[in-house]
Amino acid sequence: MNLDTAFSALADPTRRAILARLALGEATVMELAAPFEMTQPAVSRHLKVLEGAGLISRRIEGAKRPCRLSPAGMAEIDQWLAMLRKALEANYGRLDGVLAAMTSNEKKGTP
Amino acid sequence: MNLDTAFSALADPTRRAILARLALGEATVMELAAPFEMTQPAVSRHLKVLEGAGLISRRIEGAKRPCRLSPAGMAEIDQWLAMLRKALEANYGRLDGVLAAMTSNEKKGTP
DNA sequence: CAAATATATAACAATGTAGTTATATAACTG
DNA sequence: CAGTTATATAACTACATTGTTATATATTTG
Repeated sequence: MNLDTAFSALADPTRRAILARLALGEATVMELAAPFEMTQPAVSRHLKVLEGAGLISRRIEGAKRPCRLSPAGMAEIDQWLAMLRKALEANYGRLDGVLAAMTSNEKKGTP
Repeated sequence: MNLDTAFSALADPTRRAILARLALGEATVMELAAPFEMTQPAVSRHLKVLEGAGLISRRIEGAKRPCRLSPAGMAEIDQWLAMLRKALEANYGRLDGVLAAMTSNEKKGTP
């Protein structure tokens, strides 16, 4: 539903690192925070952003909130990127033709 | 080379719209700016961001700078996302397995 | 129950981003 | 050459983001 949120969630290296960690399996907030030189509240907020983007989900387990990857955000992203990917593939399918045209079409100098 | 740049380039709706337009084919700055209620300098800067992210490239054609999609940025993004996708598929591969087991258990009756 | 643990939230400072207007530069046009 | 067109850049404003510290809340534990 919200590509802005999803892509901007991925734009932060800390959040990508968190996702990479979660790719190995579920982890609690403290476990996720450990590798970073960053306070726990900062990590908590990154998790909130990731959750808002549908990239992770959390469950409640006593005082802990284990996080795991969630497919929703990725689905959205993949869907949008598919369109671009298709366009690029189409362009590069035509690349042979384009290059041939450019070569035979040479113009006079760039300034 | 820079995932931060690539993902945050995609995080803006104007930039995604520009990419969607470019998926239909090359366009000049003015052509790209036309559909938006936004000044030309603003669009110029969005294009700079997209170029910096390796998502578009520009050539010089007289006073015009036609833009087109470039595969570099996408490649980077795809590569990173592949890792997440794989993790998600692994998780959901397991889920499918569980569901399949449940379904076939209804038929075969077991655990 | 009191202390410790796990996490969330609020308030704030520093920095980044996206838009604006004004202006510069290069190329086309009459 | 003078004017218009196409694009870029600079200076500035408004708002968002990321991190910090301090503090709140719920849960586990001795």
